[in-house]
Amino acid sequence: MIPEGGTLTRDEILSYSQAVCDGLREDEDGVRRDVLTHAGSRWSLGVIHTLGVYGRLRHADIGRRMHGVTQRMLTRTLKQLERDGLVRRYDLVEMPPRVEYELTEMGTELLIRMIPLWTWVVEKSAEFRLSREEYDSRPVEKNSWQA
Amino acid sequence: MIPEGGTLTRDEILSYSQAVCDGLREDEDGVRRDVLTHAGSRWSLGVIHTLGVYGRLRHADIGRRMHGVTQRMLTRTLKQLERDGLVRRYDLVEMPPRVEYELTEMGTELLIRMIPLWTWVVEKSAEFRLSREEYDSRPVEKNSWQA
DNA sequence: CAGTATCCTTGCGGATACTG
DNA sequence: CAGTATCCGCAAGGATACTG
Repeated sequence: MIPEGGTLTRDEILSYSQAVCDGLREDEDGVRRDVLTHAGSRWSLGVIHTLGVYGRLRHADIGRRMHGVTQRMLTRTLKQLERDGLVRRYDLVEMPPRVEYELTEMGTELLIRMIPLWTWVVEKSAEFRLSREEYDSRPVEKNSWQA
Repeated sequence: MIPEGGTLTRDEILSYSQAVCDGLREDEDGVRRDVLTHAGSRWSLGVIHTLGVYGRLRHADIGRRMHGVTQRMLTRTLKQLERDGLVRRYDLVEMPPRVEYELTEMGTELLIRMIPLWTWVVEKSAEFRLSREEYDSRPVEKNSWQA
């Protein structure tokens, strides 16, 4: 239903975008932002990506593949993703505990839709590339960036 | 170069996703998350969308089209987007001040790539739709959701 | 009109220690 | 192993008042 990225003229985008907007109610806007907020949270992308690549994994295995996550944040992230319907949790009731996670169909679909955006961001920011100093010298709050 | 959502088999996704991952350095992962974080911030989507639909707009006009933004947050958001290279700022030096904003080419491209994801989220969450109570009854932090 | 300056609350994310 | 409990710093976001 939606034409492919890059093949739209500006006018088509605008009218299409307008149509989408008109069709949205307020809480849908909230939903949209919610999901993107969650997707943008510190570890979600990594988890989704890892599960996408490796399939069903145990808690610790996910952690092992993601540099720098703490247990708490991993658990938190997984629970959030489960809440959002993107990840499914399997508790094989064993001792010592064994819990596995995998993407739901919805999670996989999200990953698919994410990849183009995602790749584009990396490509693009390589082009754009303000140096870190240059970037930081334009603080969002203070007025110095106009000087 | 990247096939659009829905046309990939699971295996293709996995291998592609893997390839993307392998090609990424650590700071690129940071960049990706940065952009998504910014895009996921409270007002960014609305601004990008509004500018996409209406074209060049004045500060106050953007605000008028977005329910609930405060001046501060709008300014902050615009400045952040400008920093990220998504929005261009025109200061016609007048009294009283007149400043206009529009999407850069990069901003427009982002919008294009956003729309499919975005539409999908809304469709999908309409299907999924845990009631708000049900959703909230599964707090991310506490253990109650297992009961 | 388009901002800036302050103050405040909330929640994210990290660190560390503990448990069934 | 897969969590939970607790404490802590920081930045996001909101409210309000002020300015060239």
